[in-house]
Amino acid sequence: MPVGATQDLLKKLDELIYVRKRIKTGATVYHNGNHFHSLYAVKSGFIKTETLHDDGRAQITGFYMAGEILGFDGIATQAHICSAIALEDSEVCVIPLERVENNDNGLHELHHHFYKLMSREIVRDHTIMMLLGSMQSEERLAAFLLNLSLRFQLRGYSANNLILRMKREEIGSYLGMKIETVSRIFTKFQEQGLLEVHQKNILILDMQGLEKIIGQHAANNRPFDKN
Amino acid sequence: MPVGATQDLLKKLDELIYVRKRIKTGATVYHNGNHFHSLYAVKSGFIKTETLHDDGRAQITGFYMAGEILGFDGIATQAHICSAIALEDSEVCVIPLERVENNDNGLHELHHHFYKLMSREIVRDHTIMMLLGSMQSEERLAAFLLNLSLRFQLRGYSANNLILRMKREEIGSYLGMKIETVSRIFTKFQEQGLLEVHQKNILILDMQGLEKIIGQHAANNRPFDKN
DNA sequence: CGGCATCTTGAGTTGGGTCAATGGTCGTGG
DNA sequence: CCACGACCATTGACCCAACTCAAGATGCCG
Repeated sequence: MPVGATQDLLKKLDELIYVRKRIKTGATVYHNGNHFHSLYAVKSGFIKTETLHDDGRAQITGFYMAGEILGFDGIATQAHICSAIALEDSEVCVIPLERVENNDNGLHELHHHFYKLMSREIVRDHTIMMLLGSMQSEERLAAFLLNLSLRFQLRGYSANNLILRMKREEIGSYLGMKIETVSRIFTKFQEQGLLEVHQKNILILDMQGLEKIIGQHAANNRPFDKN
Repeated sequence: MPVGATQDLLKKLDELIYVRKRIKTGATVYHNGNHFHSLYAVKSGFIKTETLHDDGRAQITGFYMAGEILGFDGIATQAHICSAIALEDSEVCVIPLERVENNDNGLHELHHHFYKLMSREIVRDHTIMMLLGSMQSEERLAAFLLNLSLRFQLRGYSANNLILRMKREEIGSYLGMKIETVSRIFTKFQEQGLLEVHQKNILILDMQGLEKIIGQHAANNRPFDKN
């Protein structure tokens, strides 16, 4: 895409932004069941989304940080099917979907951009499905830490020194395991010299070591590898 | 939405369809890594999508039947990150995304429609994440059967008499469990009088019973239920 | 300093995985 | 039409990763 087009796109995106909103720790951006009207771009802070099942069970479906967009779940039924809750004081930009849809001045790039964003969300979800469906706990936590590391790095923070915004219980919910298991694996990784753990402060000592954790169980688990 | 608009939308959708394509059992609609250009609407048949992890592990991320659209994963990077494979002889309509994006004649409903479709896919993925992350095997299989039943019913087939198009191994991959576990649970459900199982032919005898299976484990598993 | 939430650790249990054998079903070719 | 082989599904016995329950430890905030 030529630079000019990108500039236009960014300008157009800016115009779409209705208003900024501050969200205090623990407050919701939107709530399960709320009528849908807007998407939200995280400006700063850290936000989790969690779906509630009828029977009271909850599952965290994502953690969002600066530059990421949440709320796509609401478009289908015009109501949000999950709640978005700030894990620290955050700021979001409100993007009314109507403005995106009714954008009319020949800038097809805008639609392309949003299709791309939604596609990225779908790809991300598929990654989590693979994680939950075919990896063991240690692999899941390793993958989770590496993913966080990458995202922090992309935002100019240290790739090695992570400050987790969520508690163990929330990591567990996201990764499909119990809080005790999360805790034990942190301890194990620390004993193996992969990490140094101080509460929510994680120092990655051996990035390759973490990467090797993922896939270590793969040999036993290849459903369709018949070649 | 007024009827007129819906008619226009349908007409416009028809125009978008580039060509129909027959896919034989076992053949791919698109393959992991293929360059992305189009979405595919299932016209008839049954199609699975599966992602491959670097280490050789595979995870089935969805089963698609008539009226459902696949391929959204490819938009983000212009390359498909999963493979779509027909489980029986199928027919798909090819929908080049460019035609959707460049649709220019004031029909904002078309974009809205595609946003909605993608949102639905995201919601569906979140449901699977909840399933994989916080349900036990019996609950997962029950939820899976009920979901299939509903989808068959919506297409005019029997809600009670399901003909599974996928094999046990594929159900297992989708639901994050081993083939032996799938088999054992089918047997158990049958012993409980919930189902009658003959190979790929499943007769649901007790729909409410199946629904009760889901959530039976919930009491022990409410991470954020503090009220 | 006390009270509360969160995290860690231990001991015991279990759901589902692993391994291995058997049983069905279907398509093919004699 | 039957026999064979390939593939798929079921079942049993055993095992282990992760869960449950319970007790402490740690840190945080008023």
